[in-house]
Amino acid sequence: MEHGWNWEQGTLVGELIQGLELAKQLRLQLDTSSSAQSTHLLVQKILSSYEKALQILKFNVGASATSGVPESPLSINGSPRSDDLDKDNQDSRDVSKKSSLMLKIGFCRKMLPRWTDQVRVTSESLLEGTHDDGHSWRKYGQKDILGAKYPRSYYRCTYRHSQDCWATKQVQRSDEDPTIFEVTYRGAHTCAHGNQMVPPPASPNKQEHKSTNLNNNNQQLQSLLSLRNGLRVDTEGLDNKEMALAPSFSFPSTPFELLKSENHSFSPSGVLDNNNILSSFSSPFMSPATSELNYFSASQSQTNNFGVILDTRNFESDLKGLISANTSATNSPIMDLDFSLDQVELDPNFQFDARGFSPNSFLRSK
DNA sequence: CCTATTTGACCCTT
DNA sequence: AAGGGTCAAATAGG
Repeated sequence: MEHGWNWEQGTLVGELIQGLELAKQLRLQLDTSSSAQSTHLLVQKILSSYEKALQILKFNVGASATSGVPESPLSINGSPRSDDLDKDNQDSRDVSKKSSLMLKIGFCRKMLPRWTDQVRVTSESLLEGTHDDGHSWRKYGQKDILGAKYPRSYYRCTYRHSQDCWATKQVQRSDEDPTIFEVTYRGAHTCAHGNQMVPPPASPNKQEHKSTNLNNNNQQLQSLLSLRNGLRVDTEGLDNKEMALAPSFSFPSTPFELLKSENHSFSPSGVLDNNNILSSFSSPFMSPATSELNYFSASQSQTNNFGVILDTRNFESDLKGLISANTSATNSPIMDLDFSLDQVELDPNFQFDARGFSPNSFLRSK
């Protein structure tokens, strides 16, 4: 199972694209002789973008493991679904085991890219009822959030176990504007959805028709063009947290939310694929199922810089988490951690061998 | 019967 | 300790 892209490559591409876009803005500003201050700001952003990209490149140079066949940390290993098998072995939960298990999973989750979309539900989409992002999600929780009017819903990829796909998302209805849903994606899909890599599960279910295979370079390019032309996306909070709440882009969503009013079970778009960032862009844009949608309708009035929706705010801290978890970084598919950190904590109990790593293996050991 | 959702409990992080 | 995220038993729906 090979994937053309992994996380850092995606981030790299994002940074480069962002730099490109910012440079264009700068050119525009120079043409229109804007204020020196805003020009300076743009230059700053461009520099930062390219610095990040270079950093990522630097990590990769040392990472021999990633140069060949980049593999997601959540690699698809074709393991059969197994969550049900283990239940019988463990009626009473071994708490300490579970704790360490969750700790480990937590580390893994920290590595996952995170980004936030804002989804506006329009009356049109209410009628159409067509919105989905080409991925099927399964709700696994709902929580009342302090200070928020509406509960937050938690979804994971339907194929978590069958395809080792660890993408999750959270959906939070906006307090101010109930037609807006903040969707925070975490981790990218490694499942066949949106990619054609993996054949459907043995017993194809009703979701299988959702996406067609759009995964080729041409379409990836087109996706990027679409992005360039129509998309407004925040590079989320390089500095301030408020930016996370700034509208990045909006597009119609499914009506289910409003109809059900309480439970968020729709599937907005904007999925970023861990292993193939471009294909993931193509998915929301080009899925026939969602073709009616003019995504990124730029209905928000903010002037946002184009960028990739990875949450760079968490980049550093996540990296640190990763480092403390990973004592043998050389083989990490995520990143080669050959730079110095202030502190590197070692977890003696956690040998993280990314090569053979599969989240399911943790589950199986429950 | 199988799969998805609901929901209270549990655990982790802050 | 509080709040947030996830689990998993119970339940619903096809």
